Amino acid sequence: MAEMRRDEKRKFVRDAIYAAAIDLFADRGFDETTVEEIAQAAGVSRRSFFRYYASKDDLLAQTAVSYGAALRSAIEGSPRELSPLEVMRATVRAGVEHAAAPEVRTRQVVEIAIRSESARQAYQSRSSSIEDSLASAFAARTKKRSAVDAESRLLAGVTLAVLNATIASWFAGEHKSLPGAASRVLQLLIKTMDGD
Amino acid sequence: MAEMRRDEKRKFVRDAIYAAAIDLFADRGFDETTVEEIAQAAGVSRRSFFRYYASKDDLLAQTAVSYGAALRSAIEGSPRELSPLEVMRATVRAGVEHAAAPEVRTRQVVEIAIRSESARQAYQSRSSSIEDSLASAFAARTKKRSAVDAESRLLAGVTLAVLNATIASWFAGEHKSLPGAASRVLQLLIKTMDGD
DNA sequence: CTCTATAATGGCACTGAGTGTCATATTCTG
DNA sequence: CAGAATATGACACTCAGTGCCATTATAGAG
Repeated sequence: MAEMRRDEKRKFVRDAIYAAAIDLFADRGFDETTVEEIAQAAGVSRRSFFRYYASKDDLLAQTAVSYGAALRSAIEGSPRELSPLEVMRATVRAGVEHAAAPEVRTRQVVEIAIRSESARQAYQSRSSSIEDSLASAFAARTKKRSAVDAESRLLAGVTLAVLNATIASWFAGEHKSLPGAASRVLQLLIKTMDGD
Repeated sequence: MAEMRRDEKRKFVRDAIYAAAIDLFADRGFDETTVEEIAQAAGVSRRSFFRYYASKDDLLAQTAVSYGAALRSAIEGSPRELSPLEVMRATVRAGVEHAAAPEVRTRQVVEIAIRSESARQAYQSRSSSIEDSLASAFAARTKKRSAVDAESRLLAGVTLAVLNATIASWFAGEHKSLPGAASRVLQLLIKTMDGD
């Protein structure tokens, strides 16, 4: 730790705080863990904790934010010629891949969110800004003047609804793999919007 | 106030606190308003405020909860023979009617939520439990054993996505009436899920 | 290598949210 | 009217979050 550049050390400490927090949350629960304890487990002062994360909630919110960033990239990276529905498919696929990455600790985070109401709220606290972000990404590739309108907002909302249902279904054990759950949910979506 | 039964007075005080809070939020902003001020404006002590609302956030959360209850009723009250898509339509219609009722103060609440990030979070803090509630209502009318599965979760999520897009579109001025915005968004949804 | 500007840290004090407790007052029930 | 149940206000406490300052460590110029 002594032979590190400033930015390296900063990332190192930030990751250490995050890891310590998730472990404590998973262990004794979100509400039962104080900032003081997280700071201590990560080897920093309580005051310094707030120099890395704006709040205790922010720890979980950041998890959601990186998830949202992955989704946004997928939308932006989609070939121009794809239809909105195809972009949605690609975005759902990207979301599932993100959630499946081990360093994301999806299972642990879902468990923390299920055990504590406030943890779930913390995780979802950025959901509207994430939705806004996806909506503007959809608008940017479809609309001429990139104006966020009802269609882009709808696409963003439905995409997130599909991913939520996918992860819930996977966590509930209805599917063993995330991609499998995703295909199933997408299939349900199209069927429902058809005749019936 | 002296000649009131217990439960009447309780409702009266609760409504007074709510009204005072929304006015203060709309006036000086959500974050700039303290519980002390709300309590004072409503004529109760700070301690008593917490006997009516669990938190400052709870004020806005309750707004969302009654909205969710209206949606749930619509799902439960739908005739058995309706297809999922038709139930969704009926639910969206009910949601729009709820939002249009004057005592709900939809415009004021949307403005408060737009001005303050924490206000928006407070309003949406119950969104996952509302979504759960709608999912179980969908499951109850469709499934044999009322088990919440991927399809009911998807229906709940898409219904809320449609309503979010509807209210945003209406607030942005794309439509003068809420029902008009709702039809448009539903039309977009079906078109998108078709070929393209 | 040294000196200096900059950034990171810890400690302290403060505001505000939220909770437990108790003594008092008001309302309901018989 | 008397006793039980409930509502209230006051006080004290924990914890989240923030501003401020003194100290230490690092980066980069000379």
